[in-house]
Amino acid sequence: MEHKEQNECNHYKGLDEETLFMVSQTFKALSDPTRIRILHLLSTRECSVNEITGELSLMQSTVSHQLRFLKNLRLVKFRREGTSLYYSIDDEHVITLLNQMIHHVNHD
Amino acid sequence: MEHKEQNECNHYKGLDEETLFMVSQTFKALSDPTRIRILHLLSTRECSVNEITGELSLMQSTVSHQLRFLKNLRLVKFRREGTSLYYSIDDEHVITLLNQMIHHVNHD
DNA sequence: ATTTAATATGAATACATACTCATATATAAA
DNA sequence: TTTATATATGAGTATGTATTCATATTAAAT
Repeated sequence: MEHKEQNECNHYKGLDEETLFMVSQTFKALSDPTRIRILHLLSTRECSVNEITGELSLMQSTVSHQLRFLKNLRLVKFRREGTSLYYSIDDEHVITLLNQMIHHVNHD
Repeated sequence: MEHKEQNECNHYKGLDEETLFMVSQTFKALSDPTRIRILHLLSTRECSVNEITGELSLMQSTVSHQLRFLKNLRLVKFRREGTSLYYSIDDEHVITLLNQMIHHVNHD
């Protein structure tokens, strides 16, 4: 009970390749100020591309490129309404992680 | 109670510059496979640079460079023991976020 | 004082990425 | 069908970053 020789062979089991890739990709999505601003805005309400562009003072092209990035990772989704595309959050869990990080850097 | 005209002027209040910077920087630390592997290893036990290098099959120089990155963000700390430097986690909250993300990408 | 072992650092390089511009696509209205 | 509006996309560019190599620093041991 008090000695651990029986469990000596105790080498570290790393993360598998696929997990490592998805984790790093998803954190990468959260590592850019522009994408953070877009996600944070969408976490308050659904927005069209134009609304995001206006609210955050970004180029329309920049917003479209970043939304494609976020859509590929299934972090956001969209619906069409006339000629406008309304984007919204598609992964609430990741938004929770973002909010936890925002809270973390502001306190402690 | 049922109409909201009184609170019409409802524009979105974005994140301040400093928060945005720290959040993006911290997520950036978590967005690289090598740094994730190092942090994940350190979350299981304190390690010297040599141990990290051996366990993860990385170049010593690579490990040192990444540890400096993580140390600047105060994600890890170290203590000296002879000529070895033992690194360990200095921000358990960020490790919690990392573990949540690992769990997230493996399930849902 | 030399030597050895552990770690850190600077420079060079190869690669990734964010933005902008110009243009294409798509839907709706006239 | 033409026009207008909204969004997407490809190319170009500038900047950032991860790794490696060579070398410097540091502490311990002889």
